[in-house]
Amino acid sequence: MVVGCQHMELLKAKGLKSTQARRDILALFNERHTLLRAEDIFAKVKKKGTDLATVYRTLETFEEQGIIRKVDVRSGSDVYELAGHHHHHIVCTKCNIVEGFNDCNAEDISSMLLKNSKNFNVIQDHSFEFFGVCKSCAKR
Amino acid sequence: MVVGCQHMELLKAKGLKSTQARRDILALFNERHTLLRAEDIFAKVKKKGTDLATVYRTLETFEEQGIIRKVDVRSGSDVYELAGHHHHHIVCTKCNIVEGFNDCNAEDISSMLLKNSKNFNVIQDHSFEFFGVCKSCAKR
DNA sequence: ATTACAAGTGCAAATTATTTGCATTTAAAA
DNA sequence: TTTTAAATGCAAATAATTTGCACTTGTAAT
Repeated sequence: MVVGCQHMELLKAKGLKSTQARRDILALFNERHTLLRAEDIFAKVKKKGTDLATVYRTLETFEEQGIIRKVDVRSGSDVYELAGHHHHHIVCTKCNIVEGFNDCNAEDISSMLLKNSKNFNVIQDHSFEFFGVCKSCAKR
Repeated sequence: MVVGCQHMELLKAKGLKSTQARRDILALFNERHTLLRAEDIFAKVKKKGTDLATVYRTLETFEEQGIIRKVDVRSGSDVYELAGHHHHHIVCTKCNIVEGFNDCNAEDISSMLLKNSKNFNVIQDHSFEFFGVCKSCAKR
């Protein structure tokens, strides 16, 4: 499966120069559909000479362009995933394994919220994350 | 309204020594029912000689004891609120003003999740935060 | 009350995560 | 090709949090 071209298309569409680092990082998010931290990405791209600062700058740019989004999973460092699809997670509080899901009733709740809120009339986004203990960790 | 004694009771009940810093920090969380960062707390207690490191250690201890909980609101630093009541938030992405709410259908969703999940059979907790633009910020 | 000792604290230094300044390189438009 | 704004590497700076250690203090037992 050749995806390199798709990556270049996306970058061009967003008005971003197609560089090695950006293509690699985009590829990583597409291969592994998991949550990634700057350090995880750096571990994969440093052999090609990409700097950690570039990883951070790329994550910032991608987030601004709506290519990726930050996920609140109570981890020490910022964690990202591909954006564009509605998605939430259950995170194991012992081993941090993550499972995704997308069925949530956020629309119902947010319309109710807006009805009752005295400060807000626009909701852009939400984060809905569950925390639990996964089956393997539960066996100990 | 005298609450000092209540604070001492709670600390004793949790097996924690009743110290100046702990009483002050507990009082802060009880007065202001808002989200607090270590720095916010430090600003209030440093005049009494309490160190920032102690603030961090106290927050950790209180969280372990279930007195406070960490809230995921995409802020640079960790943010806490009193625990013990089910609570979620809408945060303004411009000015960070926060409004609370507690009505969410998390039980429905979590039971559905557990039914479908291959990795999890225990859910302990969840975080459900909305992000939007508040009315004052919307006027600009 | 006094004592004893673990628990708690202040202070400074160490870590970790992230950001920034600047000189150099490079993708892509002309 | 040439041009140039955008992107990068490197090193240093900043921000948030944690830790080691010697000193202090709350509290349980005397």
